[in-house]
Amino acid sequence: MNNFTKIEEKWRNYWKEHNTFRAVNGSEKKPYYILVEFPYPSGSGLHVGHVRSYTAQDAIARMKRMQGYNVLFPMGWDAFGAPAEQYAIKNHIHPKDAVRENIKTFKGQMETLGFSFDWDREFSTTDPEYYKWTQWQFLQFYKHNMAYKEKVPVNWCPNCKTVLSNEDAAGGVCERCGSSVVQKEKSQWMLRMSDYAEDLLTGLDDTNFADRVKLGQINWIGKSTGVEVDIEIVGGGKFSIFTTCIETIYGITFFVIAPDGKLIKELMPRVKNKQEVMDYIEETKKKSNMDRTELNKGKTGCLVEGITAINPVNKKEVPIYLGDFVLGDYGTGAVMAVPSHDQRDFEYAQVHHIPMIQVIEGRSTETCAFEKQDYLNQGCKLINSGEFNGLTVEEAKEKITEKLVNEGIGRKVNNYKMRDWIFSRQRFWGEPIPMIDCPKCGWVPMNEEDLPLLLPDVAEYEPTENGESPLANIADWVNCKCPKCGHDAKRETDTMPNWAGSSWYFLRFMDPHNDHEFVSMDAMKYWNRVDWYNGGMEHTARHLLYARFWVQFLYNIGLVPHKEMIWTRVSHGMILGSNGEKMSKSKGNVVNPDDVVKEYGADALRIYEMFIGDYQQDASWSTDSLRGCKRFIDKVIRLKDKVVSGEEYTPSLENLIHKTIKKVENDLQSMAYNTAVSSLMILANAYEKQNQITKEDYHVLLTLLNPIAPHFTEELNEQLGYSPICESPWPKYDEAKTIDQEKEIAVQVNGKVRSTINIHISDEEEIIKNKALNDENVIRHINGKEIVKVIVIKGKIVNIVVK
RNA sequence: GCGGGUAUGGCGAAAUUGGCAGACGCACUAGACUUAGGAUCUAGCGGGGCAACCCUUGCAGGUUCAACUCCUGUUACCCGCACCA
Repeated sequence: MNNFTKIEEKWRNYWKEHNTFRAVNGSEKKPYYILVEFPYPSGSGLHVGHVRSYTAQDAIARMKRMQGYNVLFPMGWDAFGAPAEQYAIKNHIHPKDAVRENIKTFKGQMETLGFSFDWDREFSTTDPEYYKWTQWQFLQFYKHNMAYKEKVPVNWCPNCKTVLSNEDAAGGVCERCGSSVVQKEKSQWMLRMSDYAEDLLTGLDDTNFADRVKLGQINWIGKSTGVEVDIEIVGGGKFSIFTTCIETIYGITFFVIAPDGKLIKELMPRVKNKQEVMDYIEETKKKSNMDRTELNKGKTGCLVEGITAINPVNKKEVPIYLGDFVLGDYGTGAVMAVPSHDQRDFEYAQVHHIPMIQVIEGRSTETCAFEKQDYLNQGCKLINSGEFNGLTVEEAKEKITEKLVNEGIGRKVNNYKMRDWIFSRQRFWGEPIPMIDCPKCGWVPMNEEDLPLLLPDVAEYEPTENGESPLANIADWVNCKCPKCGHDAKRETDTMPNWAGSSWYFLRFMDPHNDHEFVSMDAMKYWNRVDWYNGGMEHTARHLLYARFWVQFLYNIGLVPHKEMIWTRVSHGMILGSNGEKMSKSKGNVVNPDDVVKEYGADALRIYEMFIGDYQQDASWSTDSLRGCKRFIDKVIRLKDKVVSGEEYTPSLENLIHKTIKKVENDLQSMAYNTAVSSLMILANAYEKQNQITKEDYHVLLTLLNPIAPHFTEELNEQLGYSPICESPWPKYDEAKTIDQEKEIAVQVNGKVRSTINIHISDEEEIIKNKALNDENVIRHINGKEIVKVIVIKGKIVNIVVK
């Protein structure tokens, strides 16, 4: 056994025995809540990428504790999901057993790495004591009319036999198995997330998320502002279109409606070319099965014969087309087409030989379509637009909208790309949705006191052929009584998506053992909110949006104290393999943290991952660099031989020590972990040059390094006779002592460095100037030239401008 | 197509936010101590030049006494969204 292995174990035991990292609800100390995304405990164990973010947050947690905060730094398990289910099906065991094993592995690895989690608050989303409350919250959504069941075309993976969210089916490919996704109509539980689009947007102002995180949220919500206009159909009836470019309305030469929308179904009896239209609708359904990118090339569609509509501004009769570039579930499912000023409309018009009318001055039809955005800025004027001719685009936007609104056929509206959340999964290993289908009463929610609705304890189940959840085959479980009328009824067999449990786990950590509330209001008021949430870039869009939606809903029904419960969100870069590619078994570039700990120790791995580079940037693994960090540890250990008694800093080191305290403190707070480590290396190098250092010199180095490398620093600190660092205060720096009394600054002539001079902090500008002008090298460069200007930036630089 | 990010020695990266570019570490070279070195120590380490100096932060301009940093344009790579009206 390595020496460091024993030492690391010793201190882990110490922390455990002394409950060093226990967070106390209601403590007098100031609360500080640091959160890392709880992992999905996969079979392959902890990834070195986990180690990066956990160490980063651990370092902050440890420093904050020393600074006197009551730190909540919890850990748990997001353990529902497909891999555990697949594994269980294959091995004929219950997924909870597979999960239990994996959690054990993960927890063991985390403990070995010395993360200061408060394990008393640990839970898994799969614990009935936890998912009881996930189910309870679903019932609140239902009771507030935020959950509904609807037949929707959904992404269907024929291989996994399950419905996928848009997010999981990105690019028309199943995220899990990679087979191509097809469209299928299915009755699904939905959450009315689109009602919250605006709130999710404005709520960002109450957060301190990193800009790129905010942008991710904004893009996902996808707001666009425009006008909805009612369009009369010749011979009766009407429909609406949505446009963000109302100023081009005089340029309409056709309308396009979605083949998958409701409108075409309504119009069907009046359609003359029924067969052609039906064929196109069918074709569209099949199309979404195929690779999308291939389809994006041509603008397909067909004329809807026998039906025309009226352009509301000039009363022109205009044909209606079907086109799959119009989506049934966005906007109104119908668009006005202005081929002269919109690229898609232009392409469609070309394919179907439809005329174009130019309504914005100064552009040929073709170019304008591709330069839609710039005409706004260039003050282009309208033409061919009746009473609006001569107005700028901006003016026309306003006036035309006003006219339509006044006539009662136009409305200013916002549209959002974000849709309602499809909340059903046809899977076994998820939270059962606590709803009962009664032949008399319809859908009836379970009584809250009957929760949790447990998953059945069976190890044998298969997905059904028709895509129902495996639960549908378990008659004992499905058949029940209606809670309202007592009639025989059936349970909902769909389960919740993975995102459900992770949408509120950070609240539960505030009060994890509460068995009569999901979290007490007192606990939430004490902890206030998550001060600092760290996770992967891949979760900054979806997971964060779901979690914020969930919290906003809870806020609106009075169950949480703030509309936003997460203050700062940061995302770390990935750890890539040494070849610069994502680590994967197939590429053979996976680094197992256990191996590294065994050979170099947890402290070396932790220092290395903090030193590896910009925290928010991806970084490639390098074992050579890791060795360098191990060497740094050895160097710090050797420094102990230089220690002599003394409760003061060595005077010649004092300045550097104060600077280093300031630097490490600021760097940890701003995620500049790499420079925190390097400043400690600089300090250690300075110590090494001394013949001797005081106990206090050494003590402060160990303390500053402790948040990143907690084990060996505690050991050396103990050998020195100090009480444990984890129970000691964070060192204080004296601002005055961080300032250099003497400094070497550069002297430039015409912007080029020609020499350096030594100045004292008290030197006045005149003195510095004279020192510079009298410098030998400087004289050589200014000799015989006229001095135009001398710029003295105190403490930084002198620049002499000569002609 | 839209949005975001990145670009600095052989490599990972720093740069007090406009003030000596390359801190710190890795790799490498030479030397010391060694039976030995994946240990330690000393020195060197962007390019050119004997030197004085010159060139150098993807590329091209601009602002400034001074630009890795600000502005304009441009290229390459990475990531997200993608027919969103």
